[in-house]
Amino acid sequence: MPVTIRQVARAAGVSRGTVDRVVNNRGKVRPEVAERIREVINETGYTPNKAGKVLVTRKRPVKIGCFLPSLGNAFWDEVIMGLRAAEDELADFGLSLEIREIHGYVIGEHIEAIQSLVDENCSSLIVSTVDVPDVCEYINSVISSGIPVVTINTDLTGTNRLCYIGSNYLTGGTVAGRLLSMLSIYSEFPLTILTVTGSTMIKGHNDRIAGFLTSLNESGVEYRMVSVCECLDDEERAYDVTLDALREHPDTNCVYISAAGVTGVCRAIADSGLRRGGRIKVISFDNPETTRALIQKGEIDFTICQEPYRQGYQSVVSLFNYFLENKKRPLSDCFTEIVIKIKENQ
Amino acid sequence: MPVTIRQVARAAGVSRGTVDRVVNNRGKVRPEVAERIREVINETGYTPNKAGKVLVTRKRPVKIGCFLPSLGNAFWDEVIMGLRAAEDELADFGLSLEIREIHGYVIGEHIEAIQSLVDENCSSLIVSTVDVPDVCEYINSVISSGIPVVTINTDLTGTNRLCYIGSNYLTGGTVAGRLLSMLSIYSEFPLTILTVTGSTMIKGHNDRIAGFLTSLNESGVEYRMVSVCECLDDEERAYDVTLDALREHPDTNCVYISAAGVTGVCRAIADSGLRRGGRIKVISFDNPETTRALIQKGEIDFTICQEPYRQGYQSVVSLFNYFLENKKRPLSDCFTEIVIKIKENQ
DNA sequence: TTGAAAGCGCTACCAT
DNA sequence: ATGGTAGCGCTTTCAA
Repeated sequence: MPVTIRQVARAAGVSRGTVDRVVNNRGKVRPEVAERIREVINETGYTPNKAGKVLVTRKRPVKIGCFLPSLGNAFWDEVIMGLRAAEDELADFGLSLEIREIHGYVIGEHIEAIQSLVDENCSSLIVSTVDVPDVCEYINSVISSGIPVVTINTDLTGTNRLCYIGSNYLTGGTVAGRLLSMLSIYSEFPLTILTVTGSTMIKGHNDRIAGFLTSLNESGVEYRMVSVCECLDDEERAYDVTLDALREHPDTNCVYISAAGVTGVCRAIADSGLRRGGRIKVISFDNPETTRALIQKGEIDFTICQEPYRQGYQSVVSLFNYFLENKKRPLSDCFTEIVIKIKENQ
Repeated sequence: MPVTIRQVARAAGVSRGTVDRVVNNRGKVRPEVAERIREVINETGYTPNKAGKVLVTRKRPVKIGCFLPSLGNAFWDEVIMGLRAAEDELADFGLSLEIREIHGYVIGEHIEAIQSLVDENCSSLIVSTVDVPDVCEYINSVISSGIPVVTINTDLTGTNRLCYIGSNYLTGGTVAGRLLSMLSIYSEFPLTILTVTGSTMIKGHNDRIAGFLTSLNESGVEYRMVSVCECLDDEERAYDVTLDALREHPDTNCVYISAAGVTGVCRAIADSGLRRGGRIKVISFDNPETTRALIQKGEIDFTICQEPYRQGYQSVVSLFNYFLENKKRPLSDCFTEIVIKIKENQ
């Protein structure tokens, strides 16, 4: 039977209120009294019961704000499902979730949206935004003001965020490269690869390419990277750059898509008329409905995923527990698994 | 602001106690009064608050019993980590977990161990046991006595279990077959496959083989299955049967391990001296430490996993919520993902 | 600086 | 059959 605040109070010869002040560092306790209470707490191993806590703070529920650049990007659907599932599970324990979604990567808009969550008295934040100095500086100021922040899907380097929950992009690229080399081990021609990336400004995209190359080099498979084009995560642009590149390099037998624009790329491959019949291997990342359909049709060989549902679910649960445990246990980074999806395991 | 039992009572012109009786079907309420209360509940959308519930039932915490045939099988380590993580998270909300582990598959021992959990007043059970009539009948009698049961990892067909949380073995086999065929698409020799299974009595093992074959057939790759041997999940026996089979079929170029005994099989392959240098492909299931090491050494090409951690975590969380929500929302089966692991994404 | 008491939502118990 | 009340563990407020 776990020890309660009442037992601690009795043992220390004080009232529950005083113990509460010590436990939550509310001050106004004579040092020697505080010391005695702390001793009792250590001896008994007292930890405040979460259910009791939840009940009393019912009028000001723990409101977690969540910012995502998710509009117009189907990848985030599963993340949001995870967020909502956690909210659903914890609503009765005093959690409420405020999700702010925007389109694109205009820094000012990101900061503005995040600030609006702060203004609505969110007691903590879950954010996925661009890793640039302006944003990081802003985030650090938010953290300094007492609002803990968890980064999700994309980390913010050099901030004091509580933890990062998301994928290791470098490893994702490595897995893609290794699997490709396994698939090509008996192949007679050298791999001739076209890479379509989102932006060379985005670390995650670059990491995926770097890991991919490392892995190909290590495995000793013969390959040639004919071009790396940017599509800025735009389907139309993805179509155009892919088609141009394929016309310029008609010997291409593998297309590596390190970011969004997957549908555009696949359409371009089809329209190029090059080596149909499964000779052009296509590798992508993540698994929104559009990608899923392309895998089912055999237009993509495999896609590398990152547990988006768990990214959402986990971030909420972790942050909520962090609060309820008086911010005592620090949160550790959580790297979601690199999940290989083919037709059969979607 | 969610509606409380007090508000419902006031609106219906009765006391909280009466509302409680209606909500929890404790009887002793005049039908017309019950009807009026039910109306108010529907209008207001009242649901009992979980935190309040937890607090009052603190003296008789929800004790979940868990039975696993896990002794001596490293696969279960991660499942147990998941179970413990959930317990840790929910302990303050009144959850306690009683785990009973045994070695092997002697039916009487399974039933006895499960019964001991019932005897210790577990209010619900999580079990993984053998799917045979005797056990199913026993489980159904437990369920009839009011103790809900969740099956984990292995389902019990024809029981009234609340839900199954685990893998679809058939799909697992399908993924294995499909991936092998992708890997072998440029191969010059036909696949000559030796299958080492656990037991032809165990449905999961058979399903993995059936799915594997379906997949190979569909993909049109040329193959021959030279033999299917049983190792009864025993390393020594696995070594012996594999070595014998390889000697009898020295043209074998692929070994498919559908259950445990992985280490023994790999040792036999090495000792056979056949075609070393990566020519014998090895496919396994699950990813305990031993398998992990073999993948790192390149002795296994890939292994097909089933989210063991989540099997543990999810089963506890689901069952706990089921209780706290007055058993209202029925639980739906949860098929964990088929996760392909290669050297890079372990 | 400290204590006493009220109250969060719920259930259990006792009285009617 | 129904109502009233106490109490679960905690925080908050008011009084001392």
